[in-house]
Amino acid sequence: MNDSGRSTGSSAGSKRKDARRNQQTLLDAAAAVFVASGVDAPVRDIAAKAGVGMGTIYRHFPTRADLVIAVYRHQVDACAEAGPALLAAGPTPHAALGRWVDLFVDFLVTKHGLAAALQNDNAGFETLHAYFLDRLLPVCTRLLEAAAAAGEIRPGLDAYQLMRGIGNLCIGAESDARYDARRLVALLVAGLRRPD
Amino acid sequence: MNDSGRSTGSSAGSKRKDARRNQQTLLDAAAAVFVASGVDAPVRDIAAKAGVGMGTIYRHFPTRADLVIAVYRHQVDACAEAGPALLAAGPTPHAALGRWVDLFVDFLVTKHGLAAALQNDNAGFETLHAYFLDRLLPVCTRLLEAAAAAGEIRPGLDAYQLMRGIGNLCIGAESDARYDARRLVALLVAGLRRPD
DNA sequence: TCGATACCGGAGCGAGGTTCCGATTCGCTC
DNA sequence: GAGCGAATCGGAACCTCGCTCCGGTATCGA
Repeated sequence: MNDSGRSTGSSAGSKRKDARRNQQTLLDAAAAVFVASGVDAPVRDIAAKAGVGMGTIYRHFPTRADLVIAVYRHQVDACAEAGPALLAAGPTPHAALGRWVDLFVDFLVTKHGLAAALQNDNAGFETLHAYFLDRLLPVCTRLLEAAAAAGEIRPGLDAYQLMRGIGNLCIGAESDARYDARRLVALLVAGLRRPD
Repeated sequence: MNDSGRSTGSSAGSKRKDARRNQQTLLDAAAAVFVASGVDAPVRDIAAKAGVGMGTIYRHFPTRADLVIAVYRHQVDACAEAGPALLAAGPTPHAALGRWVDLFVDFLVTKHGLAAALQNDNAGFETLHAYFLDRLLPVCTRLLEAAAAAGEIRPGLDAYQLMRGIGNLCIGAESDARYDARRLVALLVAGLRRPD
């Protein structure tokens, strides 16, 4: 299924054993450092944690986005796959959309700085943006279309804007106890509902 | 009016003529550079544009936030003062809130990177955050309370969260044609309305 | 005019991202 | 098992940027 493989390092193409081992080591180290210091932790720290040089990290993951994608690929995929399932299971499309959005928000909020990185237009992050879009936009579009077909929501808001808005609302949610991103996203989705 | 002067440089305390002149030059240069390159343009660029050294810029504006505040102070004040006026003029508190939010969004969206800087927890920006909060939170609180008293909105969302959410939604709005922050903010405010 | 004081300007330090290249290790072949 | 070419490793080096520090200088008051 979906081998929409970008240049995200390589999973099977690696010939040499040490290269593959190092790639895994790097993924583990990156995951640990991301949890501890956020997704924009210094590259040096990740390299140090993995016990490799910086050349190694940049060879395996040319941009920081590639590393982030590799670390979170499974979770993003899970979120993407949950969409159709929710749509099939939920009572109404709008309910399914709401539940899917919750999933997405939970994912973003628990990753330090991920939401911020997603909107960051700094060089190297647009690949991350693109990956999320590639993977999740179709899912969101289907949910949105189903809800629109059921007449539950106001028309005219495409999935891109919705996802972008959700991503934005999640920025900084993990470092500010006074701010509840879930609440605001729920309000946004509520606002999407047809007043009728 | 309102000499709630923080450490935002000084407006009248400067004794020496050249100091005052440089301060104004810096404000003009900063405004120009902010428009061209966003509020997080390199300090060196601003100094160069103003034709002064970097020591000068840091003496007048110890942190970047002080500079940003000084540049936008008038507009923030105008926004703050518009709140009560709208509340008095509008047909309903919720309408006034909506119009005030539009004002705020317009302000944020037209300043490159301002919204992002506001949520940035990097050192030096929390003063900016604090200034906006000091100035606008009371206004927003009053609008929200009036709307709540009129029974127009769901209870339980404080002004801080609303403003933060709006600020977040505005991030990156100026550099992405596919994204319409005004629309999403409107949806959020709509979601705030009591379903009844 | 003259001294004290505040101000000016840029060299310099530290942090972080990214590149580059010599040394090393691996996998394959004979 | 030894040799060889190529891929990989590692970190030194370079760049950008924020911020500080201090010698030189202009300004104000007496």
